[in-house]
Amino acid sequence: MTQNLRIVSWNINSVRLRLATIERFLHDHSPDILCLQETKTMDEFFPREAIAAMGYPHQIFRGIKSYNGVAILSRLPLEEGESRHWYGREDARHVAARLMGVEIHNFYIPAGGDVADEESNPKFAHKLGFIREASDWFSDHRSRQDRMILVGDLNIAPMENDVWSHKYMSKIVSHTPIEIEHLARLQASVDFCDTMRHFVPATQKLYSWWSYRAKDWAEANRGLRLDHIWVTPPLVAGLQRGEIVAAMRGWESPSDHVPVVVDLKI
DNA sequence: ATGGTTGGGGTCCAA
Repeated sequence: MTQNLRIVSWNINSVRLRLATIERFLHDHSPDILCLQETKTMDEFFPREAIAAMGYPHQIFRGIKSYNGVAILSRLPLEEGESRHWYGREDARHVAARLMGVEIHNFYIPAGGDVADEESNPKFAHKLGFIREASDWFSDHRSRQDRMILVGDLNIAPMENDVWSHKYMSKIVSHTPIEIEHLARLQASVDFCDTMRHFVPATQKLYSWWSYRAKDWAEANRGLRLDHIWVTPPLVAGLQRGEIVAAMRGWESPSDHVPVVVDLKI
């Protein structure tokens, strides 16, 4: 028996500030599963009841004060998945869930600071070390035959047309060759398919984030595709549709990231 | 040319 599933990855940049935005998005798109990053609140302050009232009573979340925080919010019952701390830090960057034989991993990979050097920049070392550990974990504990979905703000735009300027961005954290190599290693660990690129040719520009610092985000259009939904090989044949809801960057008081939406049969 | 803005928590850090 197959079931249609609509899953979303969205860096919300404060779940409490953007409850009305979340409600509007859920009303417009009706996902089955909403995965959030940068919820920026401790678990005791997570707006569980407000989100349950929107039709998403099944929730698994991890938060700390001020920074990071991830959540998996669902219409359908979830079981807790296998999660752990990465790079020796309990900083709420990963949460996992299981439903209907599929394991869902929601990641918020460290941004990595400004300098693309592991020696001088501890934040960059954290980013690459986090990805290496996660790659090894999937290689050692999971296989390409497992039914898994990995989503999140991975803070890396891997392909030339995932950035507004490949040449300029190749020196900037988020699109440097070493980060792209690390992300490729994570992707290859269980042969994850990059679902948006399954639907959209590599020749076409595709962004999910635009800086707050631009005077006019749409006019400048200096975007990056930092947010991803990956699936393992057994789920590829069921992929139906993918969308990055770019127009939401123009909503009032937006996150700097927009949702990535994928429909698949599981 | 190294700006610019946003969010959380508290008078700065991270993105």
